[in-house]
Amino acid sequence: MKLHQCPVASFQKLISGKYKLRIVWDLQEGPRRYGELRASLLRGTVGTRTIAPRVLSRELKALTESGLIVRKDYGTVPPKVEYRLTPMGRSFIPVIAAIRKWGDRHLVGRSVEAIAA
Amino acid sequence: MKLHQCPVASFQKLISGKYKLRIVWDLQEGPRRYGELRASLLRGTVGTRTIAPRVLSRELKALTESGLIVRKDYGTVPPKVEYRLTPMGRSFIPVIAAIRKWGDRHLVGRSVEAIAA
DNA sequence: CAGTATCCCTGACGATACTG
DNA sequence: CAGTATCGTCAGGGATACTG
Repeated sequence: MKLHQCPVASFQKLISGKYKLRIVWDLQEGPRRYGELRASLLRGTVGTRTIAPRVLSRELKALTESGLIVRKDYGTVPPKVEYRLTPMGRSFIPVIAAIRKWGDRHLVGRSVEAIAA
Repeated sequence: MKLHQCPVASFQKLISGKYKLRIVWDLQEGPRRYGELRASLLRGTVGTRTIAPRVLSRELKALTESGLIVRKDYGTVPPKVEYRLTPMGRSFIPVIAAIRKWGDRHLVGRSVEAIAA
């Protein structure tokens, strides 16, 4: 399947999903294990108290297939798996930084109603 | 309803939907009418040949309520309605520009399979 | 520990018909 | 022209149980 010519549409497909942007952002600090990512994603998330493992697993797989992250399986028992950014993933960090900076200025602390008003 | 502390999550809510980012981007050139936006969105979209008016209408309403655009109804017959960016919407343009720039470098022209490989 | 399997439900989106 | 009304489909996501 060909991607759209429009880079924005491609971008949207790439990061579609609830956690993908935050996963990439979290990984900039270094490799993280599956459980560490889940815990990190839970902190700072208001609505949900648990992340369905099915969902996180799917998003990690998609990010891997997109080439933004790599999965390293240590093949041990009990299992240990680490995820880390690829160079392409690292190149994406400034984009997320721009998003965060804008969001901090214009979104955070405001309620939806306040924005609408 | 309070927004998440996380600016990324807020951002995702704000631009969730197929056309919102492209609408804002298109409006940087100046005010656009409903039909002009629809036509512009169709060009450069691969899969779809028509945009359900219900969908476009909903996204425009959401963008308006978010404070990124304003709706100006001329109150004439036949109806004429223009959408334009608010200052907040204009401040968002550089973010989209960053997304586009990154997408041009890393996404455009590649197939999904090529990225996966 | 790092997932997979199963079920369900909501909401995004498409298509079409219609209206002020 | 700029939408609204109605209908249907499907993927995203939550919850829970289970496994190598």
